[in-house]
Amino acid sequence: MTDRRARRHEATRQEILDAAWRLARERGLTGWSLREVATEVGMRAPSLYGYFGSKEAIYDAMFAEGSAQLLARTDAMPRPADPVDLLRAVAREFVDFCVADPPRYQLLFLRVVPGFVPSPASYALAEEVLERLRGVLAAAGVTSERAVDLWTALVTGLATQQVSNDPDGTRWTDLVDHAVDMFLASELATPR
Amino acid sequence: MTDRRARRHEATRQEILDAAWRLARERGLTGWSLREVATEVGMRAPSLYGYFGSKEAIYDAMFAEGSAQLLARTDAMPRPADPVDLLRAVAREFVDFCVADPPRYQLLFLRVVPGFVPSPASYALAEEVLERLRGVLAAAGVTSERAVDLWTALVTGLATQQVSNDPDGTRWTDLVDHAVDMFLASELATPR
DNA sequence: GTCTATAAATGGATAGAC
DNA sequence: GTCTATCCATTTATAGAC
Repeated sequence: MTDRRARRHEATRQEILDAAWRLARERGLTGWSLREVATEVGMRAPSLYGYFGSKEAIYDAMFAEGSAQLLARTDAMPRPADPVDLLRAVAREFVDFCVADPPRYQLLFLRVVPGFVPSPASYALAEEVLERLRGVLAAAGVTSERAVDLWTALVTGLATQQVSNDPDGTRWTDLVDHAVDMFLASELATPR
Repeated sequence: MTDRRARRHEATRQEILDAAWRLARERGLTGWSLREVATEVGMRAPSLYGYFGSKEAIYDAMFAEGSAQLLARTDAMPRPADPVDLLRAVAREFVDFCVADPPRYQLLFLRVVPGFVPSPASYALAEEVLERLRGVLAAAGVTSERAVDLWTALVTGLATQQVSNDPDGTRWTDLVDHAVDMFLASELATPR
């Protein structure tokens, strides 16, 4: 039975995570402290330990939440019937997702927090994202592991450049459709 | 006149930079302190201020040094006569450069150190890298700004994936030639 | 040029009262 | 469940002696 106590606990946990995300967006993924998070939610630092066992545990929950958000966003997407159109849409969705929240992107896809390694449970969510991507690519006729790797390099590269070199513009996001065409022309030209 | 004093000063400066790089490689780009750098070179932390005005100044010198290394490496490269072979070689060189030193890659190409912005002088070196790349691409018949942007997305994407997801393997570096072929097939097919 | 001393703050984390 | 108090370490940086 999920009683009020448990629900309240969960709500506070979420408040803490939200505060951590907010600070990460303001000052960088690694630019915040437990003290600041606590202040943000109207607590003192030690109280956070009733909800998370360590700062790493907060990063881990953020990692899981970010992966879940990507999964949810992909699921909620309008899905064109044509597999190639779908692939194009998935690429746009992914890059937009990254650009919308740079620290989230850094946490999920760059290894940038010293010492942080996602827990198996959190990593499983990231694996699930990749699994679905494999399905979408396969539907469009792209099945080789090398092609999947090339795809991830391509879309993360567009996201990286956009976030790092033109955070407020669209210089690289504007290239997504063109990049997908390039990719498909190459990968579908030489099946087998 | 460059006397002994000035040369000695420069040598110590370099020792400090080397120590900072070493620590960055061991514990992550942001995972080291001035105290540790000082210990590494046999000093106490305050003495570093005779060589660098702040920790940011050390990051800035590292940024400049990293850019200079990439420039030097590109210059020292064997240069195939065929422009397309040259482009292929440049791509391999770039990805190898990134993979050889992940923190250096993160410092130069990802905005990952909270608050750090390279000085104009250091950034000019990074611009010079891009300028030379433009020349190499132009020689191969790739001139549009969009194509240059797509190129940087492609090679940084390969580097990002290699460094973040297979740091000790060659899963993405093995794709460099294939990626260049894909890029050229697309960009040279539709000139003008 | 390097040191000690110290500022002034901040870090993550724990013990134990309420 | 949240607090105060505190640990113990560490942070970047400056002042001033040697």
